[in-house]
Amino acid sequence: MLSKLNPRQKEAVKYISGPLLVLAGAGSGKTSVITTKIAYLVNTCGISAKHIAAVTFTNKAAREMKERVTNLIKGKNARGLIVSTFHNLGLNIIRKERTILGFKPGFSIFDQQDALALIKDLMLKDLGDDGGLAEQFQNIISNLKNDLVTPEDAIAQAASPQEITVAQIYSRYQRTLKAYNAVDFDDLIMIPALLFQNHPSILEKWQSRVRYLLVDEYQDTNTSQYLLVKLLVGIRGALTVVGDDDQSIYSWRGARPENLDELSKDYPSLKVVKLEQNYRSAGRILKAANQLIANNPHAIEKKLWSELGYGDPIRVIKTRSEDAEAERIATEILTKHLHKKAEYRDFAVLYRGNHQAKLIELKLQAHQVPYKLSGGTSFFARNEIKDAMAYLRLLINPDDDNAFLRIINVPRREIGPSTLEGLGTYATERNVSLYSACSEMGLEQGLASPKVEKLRRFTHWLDKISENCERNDPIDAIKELFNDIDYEAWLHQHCSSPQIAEKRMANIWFLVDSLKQSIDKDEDGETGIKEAVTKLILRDLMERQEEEDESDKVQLMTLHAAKGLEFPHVYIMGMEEEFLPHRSSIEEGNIEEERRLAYVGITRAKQTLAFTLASKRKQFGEVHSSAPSRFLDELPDEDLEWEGRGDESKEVKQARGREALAGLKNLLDS
DNA sequence: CATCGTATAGTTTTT
DNA sequence: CTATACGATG
Repeated sequence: MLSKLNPRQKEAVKYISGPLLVLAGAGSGKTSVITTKIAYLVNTCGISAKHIAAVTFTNKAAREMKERVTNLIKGKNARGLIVSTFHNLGLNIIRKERTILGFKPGFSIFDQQDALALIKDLMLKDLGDDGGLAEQFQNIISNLKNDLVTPEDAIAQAASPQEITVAQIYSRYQRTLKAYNAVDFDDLIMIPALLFQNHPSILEKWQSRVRYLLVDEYQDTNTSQYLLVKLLVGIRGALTVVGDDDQSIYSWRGARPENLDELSKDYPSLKVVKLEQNYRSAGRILKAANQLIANNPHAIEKKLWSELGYGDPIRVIKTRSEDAEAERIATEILTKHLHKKAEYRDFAVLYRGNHQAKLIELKLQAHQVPYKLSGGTSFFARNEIKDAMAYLRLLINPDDDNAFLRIINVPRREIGPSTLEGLGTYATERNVSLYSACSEMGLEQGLASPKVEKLRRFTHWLDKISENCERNDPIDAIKELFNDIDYEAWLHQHCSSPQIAEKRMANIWFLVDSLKQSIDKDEDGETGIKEAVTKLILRDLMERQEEEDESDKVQLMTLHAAKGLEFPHVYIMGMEEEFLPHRSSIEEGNIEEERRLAYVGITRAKQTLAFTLASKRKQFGEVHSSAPSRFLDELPDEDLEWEGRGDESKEVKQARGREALAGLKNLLDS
């Protein structure tokens, strides 16, 4: 089990007598350390798997880790092992402690969009605000939650009129969520953390459940996650955290890389192990990465090295326009592929902002190069999926007014604004949800009876579906739901072409199928429809994506999205001032995080690395000339091979080479 | 209620 | 420039 590890990694695995910080550079095998350590704890130390928890940030990381651990531990011995995201762990804590927290079964989880809609609504009602500031408010509220500031605290702390307004909206927002029997993403961490802080007996219970804790990507933890970890670990210090301060690229989201340094204050006996051997990249790439990141201040110095040879020069390609830049990358990938040098999947094109993907996408299409675009509009942002999710959420939680309002008239049930207004007044007066108001109302006068009749018909129908869910096969019941409302017909009415409508309907059935798989898997023996729907909201499915990963496609993604991945050949586009250090970061003076972003990009490359930049760029319709990124100056000059900056002879030669390749391509095409 | 037109903004986003 | 969102109009 330990034989595949290097001495430092072994040390990190075997040290279990106290808190441990593993400073793991990019590509240094940190996942191996975590997975092997879990196996070591179970197989060698005889600690029961059910007392071990490993926490990550993404579902993908959690899935991968779980798979690798179960391969190391004999199946049965892995029972009860917790490998999950922070949010999932929080969700499970809230579920188990639901009663004391005052939530009803089947509570909903609001994603950002739900939350934003709610905040907008509250601002409109309370302030008469047009909601233009809603995003900012949402951001502030999120930050408050990440810092464990309750609404009461916020009101007490508020100094300026602006802060008072935010605090009031925060307070209203939190109360409304409770009334909807719902929580948002930030609550999934904050609520358990506050619960543990205020209820020692509950904390003790969880401490005896989780006797050893491992945390991945610790540099990305925010204050509430930090406190959750600290409370859960308690004075025992049975903790291993793995992180890399140089890969902290989410500080704008509340991540505090300082949590790495502060660990030694919380645990004076903290042991630190550095992993500096890199198993991913050629030496030259690491040299460049090291030299770049050396420009950032460091509490603990770290220098990556590898035994993989020095590798090809790092190319810097300067083109005259953004169009030429994208064209250049596309043709180069194409020709390399035609020369059988590499599969398409071996290439990644990384960029700072999502909008940069458009041009390269276009060029790849023109050359018929298959590509996969990560990020962008997600599956869950699609309207049909949001409708479907609203139905599912309402099904498991009738108090979810947000979901109710989304679908009450989709498809049309002739329930318009005036009916809803009446219903809303009734519900607010009696402090009940819109859904229960539907069935309650009508016993008395209030609204004209045909309107009430429509509302009651709706609730009776959904009640029936809900009953079928409990008694019979829930999947059948859900299929019945979508057939009953004839969503397909509604789609056909609202889509420009029948093909699009069919595709959207297929998305719905894909969603239902994911639910089915989630229930069928039944790992914990208690995955019911409620849990399955919640999993969907937390985006924990994506079987289809795995299939897509198998296919041979060029990978297009932001630098942020590339963290944790690796590719033989990497292109980083837009290496220009105001772009890679991004303009707003320059203004805010946050160059260090931009440098880390560049560092993350560089360290994704295994064999070759190329930067591209354009000397002129069209921005919002107007042409601007742009300067090369300052980060290029921070790289070792002797390892860079410039193109488009003097050095004519070399370039002419290369241009000729490209022409020859284009000729070859024509030959192969015909 | 739907569609068309104009106004407006335009980093990153694991859950 | 282009995508999106909201408002006015039929």
